Amino acid sequence: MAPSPTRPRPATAKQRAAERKRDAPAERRGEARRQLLLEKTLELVGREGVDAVHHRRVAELAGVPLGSTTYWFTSRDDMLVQALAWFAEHELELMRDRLGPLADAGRHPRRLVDRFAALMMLQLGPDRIRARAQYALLQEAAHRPQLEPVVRAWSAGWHDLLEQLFAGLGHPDPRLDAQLFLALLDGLMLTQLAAPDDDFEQAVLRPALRRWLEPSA
Amino acid sequence: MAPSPTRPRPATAKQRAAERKRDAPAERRGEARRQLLLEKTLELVGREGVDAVHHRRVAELAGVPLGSTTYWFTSRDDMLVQALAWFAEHELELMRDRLGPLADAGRHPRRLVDRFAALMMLQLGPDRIRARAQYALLQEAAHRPQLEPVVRAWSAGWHDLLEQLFAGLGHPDPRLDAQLFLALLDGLMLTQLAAPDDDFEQAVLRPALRRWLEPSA
DNA sequence: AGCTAACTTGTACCTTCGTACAGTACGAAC
DNA sequence: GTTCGTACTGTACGAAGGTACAAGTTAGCT
Repeated sequence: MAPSPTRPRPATAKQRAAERKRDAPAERRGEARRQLLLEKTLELVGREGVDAVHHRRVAELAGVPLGSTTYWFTSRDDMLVQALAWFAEHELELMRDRLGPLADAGRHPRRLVDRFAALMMLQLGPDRIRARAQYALLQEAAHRPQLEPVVRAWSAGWHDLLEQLFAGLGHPDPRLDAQLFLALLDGLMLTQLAAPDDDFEQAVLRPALRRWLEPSA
Repeated sequence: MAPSPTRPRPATAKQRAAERKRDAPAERRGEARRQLLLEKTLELVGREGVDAVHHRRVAELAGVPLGSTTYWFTSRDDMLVQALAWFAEHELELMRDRLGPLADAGRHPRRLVDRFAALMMLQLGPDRIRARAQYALLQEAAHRPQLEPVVRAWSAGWHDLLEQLFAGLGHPDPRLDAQLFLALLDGLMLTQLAAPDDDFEQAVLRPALRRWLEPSA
């Protein structure tokens, strides 16, 4: 039984008091440092895989002493799980922003294809480190019960988002389509991350998106 | 630069000489042991992830002394890469066998759905350890150039298999369909392995398979 | 039989890593 | 100011793991 490792103490009644000094920065005293460490952990996961995540390595990468990582994360497991959970929380929101409003999606199907294509290519290119971290999360969840709820919440978020989209497009079973569409994109991402293909966008991605998002004649 | 770790020495001119003693078993003297270790390594990957793979752990799991694992695998990396490469080589063949002949697939679409459904549920159930190892392979390939060709060969094998199938079903672009269908199955597997869903087979898998494999009215 | 190379094993050293911990600094509350 | 709790840091020790290696065994060859 893991002794429920978390950050030192929640500081029950002080959080509000800290919002005064300057405009916005200070949430809790050490929150900035903690997030820096989480980011570096994720970067490491994406770059070299979960094996590479150690207190010392993360500390070095973040330019802080070892004691700093051991203070915020009581164990290696704790570090990894917190980083992945934190990532899942923020990633969905980020994706939502990048896709932009989907409410009027039915009006411009071509634009919709472009938007999804751009998002995917971003994830395969400049943002591929984060994308890899994302699939590492799924992989880790398969043998870490603590991460299962994280994955469920993340999946549910995507499903809701896409269900709305397909409902707007007039699909008869938008929930199912959302799940299948998401699985398709995941599968494509996964293999492209492992063995990239030069004409992937033109030869595979766009045809696939068109098939799903443009009304079949 | 890694000094190209492989098994001790290829024994350039002796391999043929060994095929005599008995019916088939002896390929090279230690091949049985080596494969046992590879299997145990994969089991560990599937069960606890790549972190868990160490010389000592694998040796213990296989019931052999530490020296045995260090003899066959010069480094931890070597062990992991060899295991995943070996897995990829055999897995495709296994899947081919399990699916059975696909040549006359067009005649019995219902059967086809059943076959794929059975295969998928097997991978999600009794065989999920191996399935996890499979996706760990993809994940690892993303940051281990040595594994990229392995992944490409494995993908190509699947694509050929499925292209043949979709050609037989009369799809206009069987190559593309093969790739998309495979991606869909991969995506579904991945999320189901991380967070299983009770009515997955009836609610998602079979509808998806029907949509792809049965002729739309 | 004698030779050789593949195979096998136990041990031991050294590095890395996890983790505890004692102590310091700092901000906030009183 | 004093006090107190959070944040932070450096060090150190024990455990785990990577790897080398020497010595042993087996099987095939001449």
